[in-house]
Amino acid sequence: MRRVHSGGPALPPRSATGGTRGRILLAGLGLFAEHGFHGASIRDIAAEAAVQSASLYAHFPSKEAILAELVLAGHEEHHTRLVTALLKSGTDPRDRLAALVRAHVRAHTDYPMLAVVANNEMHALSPAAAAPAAAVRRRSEGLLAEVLAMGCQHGVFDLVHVEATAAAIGSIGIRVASWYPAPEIGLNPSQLADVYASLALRMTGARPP
Amino acid sequence: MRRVHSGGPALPPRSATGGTRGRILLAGLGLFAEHGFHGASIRDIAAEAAVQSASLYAHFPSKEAILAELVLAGHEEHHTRLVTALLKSGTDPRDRLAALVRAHVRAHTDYPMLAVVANNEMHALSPAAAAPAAAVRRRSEGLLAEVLAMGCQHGVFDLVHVEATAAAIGSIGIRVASWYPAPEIGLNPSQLADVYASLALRMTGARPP
DNA sequence: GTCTATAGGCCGATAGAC
DNA sequence: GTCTATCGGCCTATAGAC
Repeated sequence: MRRVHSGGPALPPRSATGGTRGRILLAGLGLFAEHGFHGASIRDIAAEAAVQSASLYAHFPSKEAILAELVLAGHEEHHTRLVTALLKSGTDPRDRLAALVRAHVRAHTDYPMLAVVANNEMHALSPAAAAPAAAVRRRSEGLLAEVLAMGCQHGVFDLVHVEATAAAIGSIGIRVASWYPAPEIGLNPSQLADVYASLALRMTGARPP
Repeated sequence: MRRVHSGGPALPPRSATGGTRGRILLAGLGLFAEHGFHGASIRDIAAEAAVQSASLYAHFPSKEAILAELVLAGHEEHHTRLVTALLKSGTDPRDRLAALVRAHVRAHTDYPMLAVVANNEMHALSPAAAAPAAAVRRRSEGLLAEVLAMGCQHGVFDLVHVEATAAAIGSIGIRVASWYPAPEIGLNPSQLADVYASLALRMTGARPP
């Protein structure tokens, strides 16, 4: 039962550092995504990165530090995409919500392994190691909450329940990393993002523009 | 970063066998939910069940067998609830979808640890050990697909995209196990199930009854 | 920065007494 | 069915040469 249906491990340009350090991060990403933090050993990562296990410690102080960097990178890439999408969108809450959901979905289709590690393996970090990513996550959740609040305030959204709707919209995107691409879905990432943006708008009871 | 926000580990009556074997299952459930399969050791489980680690092997042939039983129990409890909900509902696809989503959500609010283990730790099983649960999962997915197809056929649903909508409806429920109950959500399990049923109906573009 | 070698400990699982 | 004791192996991390 594979956890991610995509090809190989990939890091966004901002985090793809290259060199041995980059190979270690990519190896950790692939192995943590597939087997989980505790299911992948230092020796596994070293073998995948084509170095000896002792050499890892010239680049990271511990196995946990490799995971912490991946988890933070995943949260930051996601958050940056959300912010960029909002900056490019207009003032209509419907447009802003659609832009947010599209960016949310695309982060998960474009870097599914990073998303799986960031979401499913964060629990393996100590509270201190998880704190930076947790802070980014709270800011991302705040972006969605703000758009929903604005839409209610302006009377263009008719929410059944604010927090539950926010949780639902977040959930549909997060799960994308675990199932996309499905065999017969017949949607490329951009099309899936559009479909999910439509579903999110329907969930908000958005008035027709 | 806790993976489940609820209280202690709990098994549904059909799986709560009692005795030492039952204590081992409950201990495994709590520890696998919190730390993952590879993050919980045989000795951890034994200590939690108040036996010596060697005694586990009088009840299960391996650590993997403990996980396999939990994963199957989670899938079966979930599937049984879906089937029961459909049996109790009428023929209107809107009623059937609402019943299905309510049951889906309640399975995740009532046994969040079991749901987290079944969804997030199944990947640690060998294909052979995961097969029974995977078969149950496919049948559950089929129930949702059938209700959506029926709704389209009768013209009461107007789906943006069938498979993507099914994935989205499944996703909102699955994630519930990981965040519910949130601090300020202000919804009991039954109320959350109702809200999510409304959101699912909105996603389908259901005609008003 | 990469290597060989290894420390010190925990892992899953088994043997055999009771 | 539960225990004590232990096997053989893999774990993370470090020491020290180059």
